[in-house]
Amino acid sequence: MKSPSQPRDRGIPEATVARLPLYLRALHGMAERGIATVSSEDLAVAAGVNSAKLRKDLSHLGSYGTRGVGYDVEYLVYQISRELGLTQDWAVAIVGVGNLGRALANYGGFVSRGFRVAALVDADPEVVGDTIAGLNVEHIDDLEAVIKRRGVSIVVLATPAAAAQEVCDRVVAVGVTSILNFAPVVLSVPESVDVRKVDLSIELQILAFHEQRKAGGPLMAVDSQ
Amino acid sequence: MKSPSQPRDRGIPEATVARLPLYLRALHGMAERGIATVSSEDLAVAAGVNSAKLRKDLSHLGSYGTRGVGYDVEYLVYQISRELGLTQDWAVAIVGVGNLGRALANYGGFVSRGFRVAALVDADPEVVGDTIAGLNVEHIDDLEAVIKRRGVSIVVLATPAAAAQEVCDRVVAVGVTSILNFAPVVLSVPESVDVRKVDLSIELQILAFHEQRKAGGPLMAVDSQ
DNA sequence: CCGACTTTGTGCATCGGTTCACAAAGGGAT
DNA sequence: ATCCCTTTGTGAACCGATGCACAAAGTCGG
Repeated sequence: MKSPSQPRDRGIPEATVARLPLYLRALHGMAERGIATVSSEDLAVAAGVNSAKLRKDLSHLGSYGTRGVGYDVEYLVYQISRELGLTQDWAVAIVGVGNLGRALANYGGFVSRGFRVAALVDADPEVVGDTIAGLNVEHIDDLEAVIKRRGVSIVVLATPAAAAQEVCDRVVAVGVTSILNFAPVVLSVPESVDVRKVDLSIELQILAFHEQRKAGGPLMAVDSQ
Repeated sequence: MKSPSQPRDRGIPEATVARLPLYLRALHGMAERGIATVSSEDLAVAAGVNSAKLRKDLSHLGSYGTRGVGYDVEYLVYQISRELGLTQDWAVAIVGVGNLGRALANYGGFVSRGFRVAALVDADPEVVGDTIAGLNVEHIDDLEAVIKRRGVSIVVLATPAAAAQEVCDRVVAVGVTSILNFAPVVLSVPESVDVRKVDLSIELQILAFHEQRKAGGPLMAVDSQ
């Protein structure tokens, strides 16, 4: 019942998807330095992964390498970009223009790869109307209208924790299915909506755990040898 | 009566460590709402995970639940905090006080759980000497001195990509072994140093991949090549 | 004190992902 | 054209994480 028209396997493992942007960045750097072809070994080192893993990852996209030679940098950049959907233009809205939202609006890494900050939204009347990173901050009451008017398909939540779920519900109601959440809450969304979470304090806590272990805590029975 | 399972298995799976902060946050919320005990089912829902997974995760810390009842919220908060090393005070330095570094310095989530921003460092003479979030911004030339003086054990890198590796090398040289890196580069560090990476543009790219797939559906036409 | 009920802790099957190791494929030299 | 050298692409073993399902352990009402 499935359409066999696709030459490539469309079931790319999640772990692979998460690494493709890494390869892409390394490849961009190489392209800028005028490198035309690269071996899996060199690219793996540049991306900080094992070369067998890299080859298996790329094999999920298709057979784009040349044995005995390696991969054509430009071509691979194109293929990965296309696979990730970066050949199209994504309109992103940032909701919550506090310190973090502001930083995100100004973050160069967004625009650089197919993403465009298309709207800034906040609830604070003090901030609404300000121009940040060349964009006018709009009022949260107009959230739905702004999303539709600007064709926003990805929403970045940088609101306080207490407001995140409500904003989330509203953007989901107008059809947004991709959300990047910086608020420290577990969002509840329909199955069809994709939420990714970035939590700064969780990362620190994980570091603290390992740091504590290294340091050898007071009540700790270290099993080293 | 607590069971004599104090120094429980110290080999806690990485995946479990990554979820403990999530449980901790949910538990804090419950403690604030006056909830005394919680079942694995309820806590799992609050943390957005499967209850069997939660029980297995907690079992790695010890046997802290009571069958037929659940877990004592306060006690579990304490146990997880201790395991993560949050019962001690961690001095964090933020290097790079651009938009992102500023946002991090003001981010409440840091201080709230055992972390203390102990120093801000930047290379820009325009910024050095400013007071941000109650802290004086110090010059990058004094990096090593500041780290030693303030007892910094975790460094947050919020510098431009080009500067990250050099700063990293310097902090590693004075003994820092835990780094949270926001710069879009692969840092090379000795085996003993722990680096965690947060990359905003990578998260967006992963979202774009799934969004593209949703939008296109199984019969999406993709041109040849 | 007992028996019904609740919920934990875990053995086990399973799954996705990683790594190894090598045959197959291609380029370049002669 | 043929041989040698390099590097890809992948089968297969391995490893850690997940989720099911249930016995064990404990509570509570009567």
